[in-house]
Amino acid sequence: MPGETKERVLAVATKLGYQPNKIARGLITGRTRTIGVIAGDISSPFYAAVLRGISDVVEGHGLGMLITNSDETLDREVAATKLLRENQVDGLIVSPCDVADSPHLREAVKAGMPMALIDRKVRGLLVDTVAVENVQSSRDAVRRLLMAGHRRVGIIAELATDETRLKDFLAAAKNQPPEGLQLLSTSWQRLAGYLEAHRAFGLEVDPNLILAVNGHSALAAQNAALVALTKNPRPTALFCADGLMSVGTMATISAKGLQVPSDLSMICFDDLDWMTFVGPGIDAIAQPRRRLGRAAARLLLARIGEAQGAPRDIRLSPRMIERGSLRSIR
Amino acid sequence: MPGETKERVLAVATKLGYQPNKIARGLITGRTRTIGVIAGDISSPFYAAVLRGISDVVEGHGLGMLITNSDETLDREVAATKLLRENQVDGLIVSPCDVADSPHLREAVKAGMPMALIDRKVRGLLVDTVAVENVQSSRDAVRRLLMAGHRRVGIIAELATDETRLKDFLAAAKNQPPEGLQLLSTSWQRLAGYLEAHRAFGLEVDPNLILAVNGHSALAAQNAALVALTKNPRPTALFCADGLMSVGTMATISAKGLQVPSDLSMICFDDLDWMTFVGPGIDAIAQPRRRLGRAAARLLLARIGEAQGAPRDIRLSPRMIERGSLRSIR
DNA sequence: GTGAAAGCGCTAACAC
DNA sequence: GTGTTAGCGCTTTCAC
Repeated sequence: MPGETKERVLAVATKLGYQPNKIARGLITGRTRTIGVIAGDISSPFYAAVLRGISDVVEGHGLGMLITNSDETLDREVAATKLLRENQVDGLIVSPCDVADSPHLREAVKAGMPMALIDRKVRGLLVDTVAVENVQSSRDAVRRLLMAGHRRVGIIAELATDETRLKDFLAAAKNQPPEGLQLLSTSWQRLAGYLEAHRAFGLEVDPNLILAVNGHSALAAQNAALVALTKNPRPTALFCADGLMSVGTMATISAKGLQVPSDLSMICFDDLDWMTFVGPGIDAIAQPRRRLGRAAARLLLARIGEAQGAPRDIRLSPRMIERGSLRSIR
Repeated sequence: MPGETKERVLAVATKLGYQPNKIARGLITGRTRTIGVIAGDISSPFYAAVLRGISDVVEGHGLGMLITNSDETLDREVAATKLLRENQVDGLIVSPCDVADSPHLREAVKAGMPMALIDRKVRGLLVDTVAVENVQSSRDAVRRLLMAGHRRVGIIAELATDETRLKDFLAAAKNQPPEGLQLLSTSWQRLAGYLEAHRAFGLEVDPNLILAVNGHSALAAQNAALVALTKNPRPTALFCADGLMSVGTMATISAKGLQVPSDLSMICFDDLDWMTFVGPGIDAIAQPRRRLGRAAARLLLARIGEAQGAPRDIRLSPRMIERGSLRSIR
């Protein structure tokens, strides 16, 4: 009567609504199928989007995600590291609050904890690090506008510093991507993406359509947008290099009685992680922050060795009934 | 030689960077000191803020937080419930995707899982539920403006439906809070808060300053704000009933060449969970979403019985050395 | 295939 | 106090 026992066990299991205990499994396998994340502040648009990216791939693999906030303070980051290690997470994604040498992280790595860093490197920590792909994401965004047929695309970007620098930059970028992009501030990187998209289409860039806002405020952006929209011929689309630029630009668009997307298209590289798009023929969004999170998670899982895949079902035994362990919640 | 053994154990423990294994502890105590959260989408401003509130109190108690996204779909909510139960979380905070009878949640509760619901009740589930305190939060916000000395405070709110309803509502709210507020849509609840604040100060409300936008769009709000700002005398402060209203209002303010807070004060009940404040003498923010998360977490922890407090330190024994179990990561 | 036994790192209960 | 023991629910190994 071999099959009979099996059925009896199965019957009891389903009747009791049995759910396997991953905690117990983790004790013996040494893997919890849970990763830990130390974010600065979940409620900030940046981290919210990054976390979503992480959770996309983590949940996709059937793993869990333990999240903590550091509020960008070292104390809380140390406490979070401790909490997560005690919880035996299989890996750690950290958005470090400081680039200085961090003993708590170094020690975790030394102890064999797989780790990926977000947005910042930490001195002396040789682990995978991901940061926003400003150039590529901007290039993708502007490419969408060009593919939709736009030929006069304005860019509203901070681009602090003097006129000459902009001229030099445009000259340097005329035929190939300028060097040392990683060292530039974000708005310059995003301008580089804008230029690259045009180059890929074999299009000349009209310098008049490159609006250096010179100041990181919505009001300054508003003025820049006003200048852009009075050019002749008027740009048919705008690319805003960040969320604040976009707010100011929208104000101008409204004030002029224009409507997006009927009168002009607009794409914004924004902190909410929507390439707030807009315009006919433009159907996708880039989500650079979310992609950043996904990249970090993928790197981490690769290092953890997710190749092993999902664990197999647990093997039920008659003794589990005798010992009354077929229950999920105690 | 009793003390000697203890020291030897302690020495080995610190040398190896020993960290207790909460997973093993959880196996025997039956409590993991981790709660599970099922959010709709972490990256939305609403959930991001709510989650931060939850994490505030959860981390404050030294617990962990396992987060999942349901994307407001039943399938994913069911899967998330399963994942979290398998991980033996001590409690569940769910933002249910559907008010319809949900067997997976009902079953979890039946199995003894402590649960708190966010923003929506589920039919047949008798568990604590928290929702945004629209009336109270708006009242607080407007009170701040009144306390700062403002006597002409405009409100920009959707308030869909006809003129008569607004008149009736104002009449009904003249001397006491109108009844059945819970059944009203959010913008009406926020108007009620606005009125309550005025009542508490013994101030008459000028109906001219109540702008019913009639349409949930930034453009409609922009027009309403234009009307508000041309009233004579001009309002010295504005209360925007939601984030979109605020975007439209800001556009008008910019277009008129006004500046916040030098020319007028403004508070916005916004989705980013900042009562975006603004103006001299106004120094605090209300954070209704974050407070919602905190409330949910506190209710849940009370139900879990966090009164028991943090567990004591683990007791180290010589056998742990013999068996080589004094290590944190394997 | 099916059953039994050992043991993951800890706690609780009981010895001394 | 300090030391030992059993056992939480599972996986692994080995026996049948």
